[in-house]
Amino acid sequence: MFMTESVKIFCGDARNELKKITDESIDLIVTSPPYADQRKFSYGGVSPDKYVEWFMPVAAELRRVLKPTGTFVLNIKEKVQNGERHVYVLELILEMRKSGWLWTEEFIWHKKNCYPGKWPNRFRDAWERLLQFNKSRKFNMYQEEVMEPMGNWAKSRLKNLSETDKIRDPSKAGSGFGKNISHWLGREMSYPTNVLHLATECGNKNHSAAFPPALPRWFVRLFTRPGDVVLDPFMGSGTTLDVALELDRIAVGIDVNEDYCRAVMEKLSSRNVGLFASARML
Amino acid sequence: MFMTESVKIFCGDARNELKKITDESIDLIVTSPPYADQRKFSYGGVSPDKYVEWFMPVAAELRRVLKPTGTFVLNIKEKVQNGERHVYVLELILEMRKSGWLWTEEFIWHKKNCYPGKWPNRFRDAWERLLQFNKSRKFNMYQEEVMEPMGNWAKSRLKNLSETDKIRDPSKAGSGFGKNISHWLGREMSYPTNVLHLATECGNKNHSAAFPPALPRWFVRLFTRPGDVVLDPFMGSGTTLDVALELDRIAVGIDVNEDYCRAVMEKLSSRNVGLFASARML
DNA sequence: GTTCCGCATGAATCGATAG
DNA sequence: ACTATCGATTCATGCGGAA
Repeated sequence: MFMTESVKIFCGDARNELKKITDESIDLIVTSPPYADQRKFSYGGVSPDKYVEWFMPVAAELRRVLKPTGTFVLNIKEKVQNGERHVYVLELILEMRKSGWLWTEEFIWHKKNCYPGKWPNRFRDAWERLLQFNKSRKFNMYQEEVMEPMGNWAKSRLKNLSETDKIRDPSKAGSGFGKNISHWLGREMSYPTNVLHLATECGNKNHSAAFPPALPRWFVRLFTRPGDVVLDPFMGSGTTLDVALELDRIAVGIDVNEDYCRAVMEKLSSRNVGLFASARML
Repeated sequence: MFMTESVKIFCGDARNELKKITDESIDLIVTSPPYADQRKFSYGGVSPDKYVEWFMPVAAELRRVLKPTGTFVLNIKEKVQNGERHVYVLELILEMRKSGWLWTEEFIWHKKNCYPGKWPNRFRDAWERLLQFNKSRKFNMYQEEVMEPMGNWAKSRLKNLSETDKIRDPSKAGSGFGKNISHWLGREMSYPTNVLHLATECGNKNHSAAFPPALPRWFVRLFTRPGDVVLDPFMGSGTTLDVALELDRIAVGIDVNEDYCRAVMEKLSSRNVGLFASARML
């Protein structure tokens, strides 16, 4: 049996660890960096006012390691400060463009079951930004991989289904964005839009997963082929890496937290693939 | 019978006509200005690169006429140029903050039926921004007015929903927009989120509206009381004014296009309320 | 009266063609 | 090379006519 090195984990600060990665060797970057003033426990917290300054060196390294045909997907949402939405995400987009990134698209992640709560001056926040950046206007995109079952087709077929089937909870349907009943019905599909409907997964209490697996899975399928290389420079609980391996991609992860690194190594080792980890962890 | 003057229409350029409106006399501004390079026929088109420069004088006047407790809701979406999302909307937010506006919130309008099309490098655009700006951190907000029925309600009303909703997103189907909320009193209600699901109304009108009535209706209910004053400085087909009158608010509209002004006057006059129009129209 | 089916209609975007 | 115009692509919705 021939086994390639399918996982690499670097344990350390992304700004340093990224330097160990070869130029133009990554096909897709999907990450959810520590939000400003969030996750203080594991990352030390970055103040909103210095967020751009903190992130730009990372963005520069990410641009270096990304292939010209590659894509960078950044999951982020600005926090509320003094009753206002902070503008560091807007400023970050402008700065990244100035440094050469193309801001190709902004997807919306609609969180179907968002965090509960009530405030006198605002409603619950049920969406996050998924910013797509590229190095070039010609990038790889495999749209057929994320097609969804189509409305009209459902119309003609639904008549023969029972009421319970119609209102069946789509979250039980497994992969995809909660609408994938294409397995048991026809094959008429349509292309998705730039709004992604996806429930957050709240059951996991060990590690606070930044996003549910279906989110990176969608982008891995859309922007890479099997054998391509997927990087998450703030891997956290390793959702992106896990999904990449599941789809036969090569996974590279970075995290400053050693406990996270070890936990991810342990989880991924069960996938029985070649695994490399930085010296600090061993 | 006591009849007040319930509608005012100014026919002319917003930058000039706004000067005729008294300081701090408006409770809510809801508008969808002509997007960059769009609607050239009726508005002459504004180039993306000059959009901020064009809009800022309007924003300044809007800030002057708004009450300290009032709210400004701006519906806008950046266009694609050279394969990138243009950044004029981001720059506009930053500029408005510099001029004193508070950027309180960004709502997402999810357009369930967005424009069709297929391209090698992007999906269909299915959302627009609804930017909430305020003059002060203390503004009027009546959250109970936009509560939605939850849970089994959707189930019992499934037969009235589109087949696409059933198959794709049964849990969120029919979020209650445009429904008579009082009709559902007694059911379990919940507060909405900052994501609004709403289809555009395309075919059925003579003059196509920028947004469906349910959109301004939601904000009028949320941010004003009966008798308050609602302004749309780019009224177009007058959807905002119509909805404001329907809810017993006072409506003020501005549009540079005389045909639109006349059509709105005609439509609103059937509501049998006091009506004022600028001299140019008479 | 219902339900069903066909049809027109969009704040779009890309690539090719023309000046 | 750089801008302006045009055709092709595509799908949820509501309307009207038909069964």
